[in-house]
Amino acid sequence: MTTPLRILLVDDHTLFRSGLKALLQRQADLEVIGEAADGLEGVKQATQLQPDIVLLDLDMPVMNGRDALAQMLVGQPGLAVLMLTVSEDGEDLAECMKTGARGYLLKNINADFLLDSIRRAVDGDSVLSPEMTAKLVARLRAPVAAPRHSELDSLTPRERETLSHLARGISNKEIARALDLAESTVKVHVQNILRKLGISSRVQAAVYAVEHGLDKP
Amino acid sequence: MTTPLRILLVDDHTLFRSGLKALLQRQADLEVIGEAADGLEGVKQATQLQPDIVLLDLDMPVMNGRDALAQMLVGQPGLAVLMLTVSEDGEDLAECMKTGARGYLLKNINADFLLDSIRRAVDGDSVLSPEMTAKLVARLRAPVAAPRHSELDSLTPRERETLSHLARGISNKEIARALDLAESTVKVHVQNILRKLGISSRVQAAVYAVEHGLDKP
DNA sequence: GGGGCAATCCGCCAAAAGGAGGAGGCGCCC
DNA sequence: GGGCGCCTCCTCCTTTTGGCGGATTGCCCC
Repeated sequence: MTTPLRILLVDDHTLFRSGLKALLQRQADLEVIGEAADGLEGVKQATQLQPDIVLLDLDMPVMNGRDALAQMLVGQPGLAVLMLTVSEDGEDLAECMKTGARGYLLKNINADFLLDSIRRAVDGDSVLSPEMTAKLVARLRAPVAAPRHSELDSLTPRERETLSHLARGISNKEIARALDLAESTVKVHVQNILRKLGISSRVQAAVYAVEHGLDKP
Repeated sequence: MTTPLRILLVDDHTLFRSGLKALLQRQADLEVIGEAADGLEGVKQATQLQPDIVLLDLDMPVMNGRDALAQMLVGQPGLAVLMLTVSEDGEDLAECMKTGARGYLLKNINADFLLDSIRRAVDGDSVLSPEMTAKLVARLRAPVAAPRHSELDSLTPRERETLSHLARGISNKEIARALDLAESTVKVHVQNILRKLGISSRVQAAVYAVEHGLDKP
């Protein structure tokens, strides 16, 4: 038999780590070689111990799991990292998987599923909690379905409308015609948009609009 | 106990259907209520029989599985459809899931996984063959796999470079500084870009650049 | 009933962009 | 060698933006 899989646990709940460790140690082919209680410590341990796989919580003090994940991967690009979290947020999921997590598991999974996932992840497979698959598919359907709260919120309805037209590349005069306004009013709106978005040209405003899906509303 | 789940099988391989049917009928909570050997027949059966779930092959004569899936869903938007195919193509996967398939399973899965998937799919979960999860994640990472041949090709290298800077929202003068050119030269490039792309303002050029991934090359 | 905010307009000004023309140099290909 | 495309730069001109200032109206909320 080959050497056991060397596992690093990163989670700020001591009891959870203890239980998990006991569970994993019962498997002949698994070995917990280290533990960390926050993201920063986790990154350090990952570098020193060179584990085969990391089980990583999201919500932690000092450094959260997302940042820790990114840090670990710059140091060890091929490292298998399984997110193990309570967050069912599709945003968290997408971020972690984009960053390069090998999997995203909810803490409500049963032991067999976890053990299976660990082995599969080390083999290179991507694994997801069943509940999260649908969320990933949803992202596929609307890749830029960014309902994030942004500076966009600070724009008034009229400003958003103006920006939307601006993004089509038309002049203030034409926007004025489209919105049935004086050109001077449009210029005021554009000024406010630039100020609120912290930018300095209508071109940047247009790019912003496109990137936030405001170009074809 | 509740009534069994009513299943429709759609696959052009008779033997495969027979075997699958035998397998499913062994389960007390499952019942195969219909079979079809091509997509068109499958859509017809789905309409008539109103099954709880459809197992649908991709590669079929007369009408392929993708089109059949779309057809079924216009008629019965909430219908659970599990793709059951040999295609490991990420494109097929993405298309089907975007269209609204409840899952995408490879035919190499074992019986337990299939049975479990059927029950989960009917419950509203999305299910994927383990191998396909990674492909879905890959799509998340690069939503626009840039298969473009476009007017972009008609731009000269210098024009593309200019456009790339333009898309950052900076002035001609600044572009000139960045490219170590006279502002007048930049203006010529911009003119050529507008003409070649068939547009009339730098804002439209910037939007075009962003939409074609030329903003951060 | 006053304060805040969105929305609408004005004017003025400097800077930037758009549009037209011409012109020289360079490399490539027939 | 001549033609062609690309890159470079120029002038002259009009239009558009960006960036001030200020003003009025209407609405909501406390």
